Amino acid sequence: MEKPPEEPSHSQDPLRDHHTWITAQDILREKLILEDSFAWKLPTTGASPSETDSNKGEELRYVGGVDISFFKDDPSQACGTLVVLDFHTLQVLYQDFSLVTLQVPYVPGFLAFREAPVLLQLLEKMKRSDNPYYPQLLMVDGNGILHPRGNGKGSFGLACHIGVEANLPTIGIGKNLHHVDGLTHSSVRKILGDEDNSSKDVINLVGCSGRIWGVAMRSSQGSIKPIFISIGHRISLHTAIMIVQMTCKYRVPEPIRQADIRSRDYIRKLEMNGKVT
DNA sequence: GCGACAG
DNA sequence: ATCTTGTCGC
Repeated sequence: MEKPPEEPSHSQDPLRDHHTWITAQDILREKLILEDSFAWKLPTTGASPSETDSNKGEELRYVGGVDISFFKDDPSQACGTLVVLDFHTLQVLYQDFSLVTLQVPYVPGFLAFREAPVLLQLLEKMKRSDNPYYPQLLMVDGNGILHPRGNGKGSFGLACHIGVEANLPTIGIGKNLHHVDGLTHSSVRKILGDEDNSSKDVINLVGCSGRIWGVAMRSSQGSIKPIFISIGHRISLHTAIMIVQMTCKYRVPEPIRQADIRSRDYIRKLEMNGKVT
């Protein structure tokens, strides 16, 4: 019997892909939760020597971070990376890598269809093996609801996508601004420089429509350039901000930074052995 | 209509 | 994302 060639998750027709992707985002978005929805709690911040702290739910301890790096010569060859850090010590407890050939191109607004599969696979592998370090929260290199879609309708970035599919609380961390709802580099620079905000390190990203898409954060003292934080899934913006602040040794929060560094190293080592380019 | 546009 | 050296400073 003759089988037609396996249907790739992408067609040869960019227009067809685009439509498929929009539909997929619309369906997934119905499951999106925009508020705190998790069993753990943040460590008690107060100096209260209360002894009733330990009798309720567990605290946040395992924070994951994901990122993808590419081979310099072939942009379709990539390494997906998942790390898990101890929330208190910020030490890496777990790391895993997966080399893949990406068949889907990068299209602004549809990053998830290129990067999410590898990252979800890494999470799935960890969960299947009942790894005790399976993250209670995941930070994603990319945006959450800070994401363009028509006239304020949608908003479903990579962090939302992964959060819903993995059913995990996620936070989106952008190192560059994705233009949305009138927010541009210049407009944000203007807001940041505003006299009222010049002393603050967390600024709401309010679009033309009045909607708050996330925040721009000057996460470390030595950096003028902010990071852009938006909620992914099952977390509130307020909680997301606190967690990011608590995990920032440098501009980029440690879970993302470690995933980024180790992902690059992994590829670098491969390029050293393999070929003499 | 043209340009802008996470990684 | 990636191509890239030195350099100014704690």
